[in-house]
Amino acid sequence: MKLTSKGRYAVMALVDLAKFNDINPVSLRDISLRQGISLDYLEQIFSKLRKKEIVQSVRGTQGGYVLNKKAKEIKLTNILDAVDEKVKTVQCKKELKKGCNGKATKCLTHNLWDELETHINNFFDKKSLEDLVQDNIERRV
Amino acid sequence: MKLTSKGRYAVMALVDLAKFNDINPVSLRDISLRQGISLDYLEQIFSKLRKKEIVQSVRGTQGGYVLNKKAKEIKLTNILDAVDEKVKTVQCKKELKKGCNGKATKCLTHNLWDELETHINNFFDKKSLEDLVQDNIERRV
DNA sequence: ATAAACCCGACTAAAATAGTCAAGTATCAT
DNA sequence: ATGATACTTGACTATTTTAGTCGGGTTTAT
Ligand code: FES
Ligand code: FES
Repeated sequence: MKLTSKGRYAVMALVDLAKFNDINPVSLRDISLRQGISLDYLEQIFSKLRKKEIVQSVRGTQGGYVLNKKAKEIKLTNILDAVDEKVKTVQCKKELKKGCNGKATKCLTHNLWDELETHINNFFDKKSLEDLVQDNIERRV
Repeated sequence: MKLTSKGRYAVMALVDLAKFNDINPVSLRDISLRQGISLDYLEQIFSKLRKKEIVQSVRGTQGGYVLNKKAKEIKLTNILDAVDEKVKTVQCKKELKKGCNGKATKCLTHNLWDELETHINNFFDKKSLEDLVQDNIERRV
């Protein structure tokens, strides 16, 4: 079970963005330099974040990205969903009655993975971008 | 974030095994048939489980595998560790002071992923094989 | 003896990941 | 106006991981 860089970068970049958000649009170039993430990769990531209305873009010189909602309203869930990093513990289609390997019934452990998924999503639903920025400021002091 | 089939299979197979454990050694062929998992793949998985002393093997005809500890004492953590499915939320070396991308300091989100890892491991530490077998019997009734 | 089972290592196809690259378009500062 | 800055889009690619397969063993009950 691992978290991919795409998801980690998305959150990292948004925390960075959120810190400067009130002043000016933040360019990906700046985030790239500060966080050490490839600019081209960041562009892919922000394209997804924009489509899911988590950020807004400002084109042209002095442009960049700004948050599209209040940091408090952006949950980890929203960010990870946007970049296709949803938690996935089973491979069977949930809505279908079929099991893992095309069997007629759900397998012995289906229920367990469902519980796990809920457990992890609870964590993601609770944490907002605001929390993360806050944590960060506190730690610095 | 996803769980791989290897991890899912390992747990599935052990739940199956645990149900028959008291009577006779259970052959992988049987597990393979009942659970619809490739026999060759199961062999790889059980080789790891044996090395981590979660199961014991009985060779020869009528052989198979038996649990090496009580079902109550085998936690999900132990199973997933054995098959190299540990939770991994960061890519930076934890013990080192260095950050994600070789930076001198830990990144903005390091602490968050640490929390997440703990959160998930709590779940894995709590659930024992016995719990899973029990859940299963209850559901059948 | 022979068949059932475990044991071991090497191999591989397919998918996912973590990017790179090229060619745009919009907008601001001067 | 014109350049520079920055977003936009889509295609491409190397590497790694996953989910197996395959071929040959060795052990042991019957
Ligand atoms: S995990 Fe859903 S049927 Fe196995
Ligand atoms: S996750 Fe550890 S430094 Fe980024």
